[in-house]
Amino acid sequence: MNEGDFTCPAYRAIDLLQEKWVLHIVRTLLTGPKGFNELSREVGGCNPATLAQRLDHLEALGIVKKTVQSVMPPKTSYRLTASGQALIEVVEAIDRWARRHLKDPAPARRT
Amino acid sequence: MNEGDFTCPAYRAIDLLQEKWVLHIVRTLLTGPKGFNELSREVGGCNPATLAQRLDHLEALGIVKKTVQSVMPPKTSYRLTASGQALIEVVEAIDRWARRHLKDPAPARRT
DNA sequence: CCATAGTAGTATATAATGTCAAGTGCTTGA
DNA sequence: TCAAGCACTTGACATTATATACTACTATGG
Repeated sequence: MNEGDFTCPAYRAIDLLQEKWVLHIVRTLLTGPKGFNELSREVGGCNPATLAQRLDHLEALGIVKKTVQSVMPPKTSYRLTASGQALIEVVEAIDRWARRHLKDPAPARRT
Repeated sequence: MNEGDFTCPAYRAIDLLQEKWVLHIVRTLLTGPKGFNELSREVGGCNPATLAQRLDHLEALGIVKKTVQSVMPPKTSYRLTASGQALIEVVEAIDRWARRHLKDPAPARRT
């Protein structure tokens, strides 16, 4: 299947970060802890099934921490762990690159 | 469908970079120009159909430049443009993060 | 001369993945 | 009482990626 170099940390990191929505989720959580629907709205466009799966994955990797505040009127909180917070450097690098090189390859018309 | 903030450069950059194989391709091309099969081997695991599609996309975005050196004994060369080279900062940020936070959650040893 | 391997891809069928729409159980507010 | 919010789950459907084989051509070796 994939014969990529999994002994290389960067290779594995890329594999992780290129999963759909992961970077959007991390970027959104960098602004603070959020509940499920709140996160869903701010990420924009990710459906609950995918979001739940991604959050599970990120939690398993120790990037996100899930806290259940109350069970009955459901209240959950997703926050970044220290590892997750450290991704701010990646997000900022992307942001800097975007500002400089991604002028506006705009999709033909603006809404 | 996606209600993400496309007026935000970072949002668009993330959308772009999270496409499967894109970061792997860029990272590989940072080590110098490569031919199609050569790139395919070094990226590891990406099949030709996907690779061709990604390269088309990256070329359309001005991140990669394709040069056909000879037609008959086919020889092509893919290289990063200035914009593409600038992504080294993103790749290095990922690399730094990976070294610090992605110890070795590698489950599968090898085949 | 013919098989093998290398170049850059394309074709097609199938597997994996993501999305849509709706639904669950429960509470609060009107 | 009824709509709306919370945090998800489920199942059908669509999109996307994959494996595998193949095109067309050259160059090398037996």
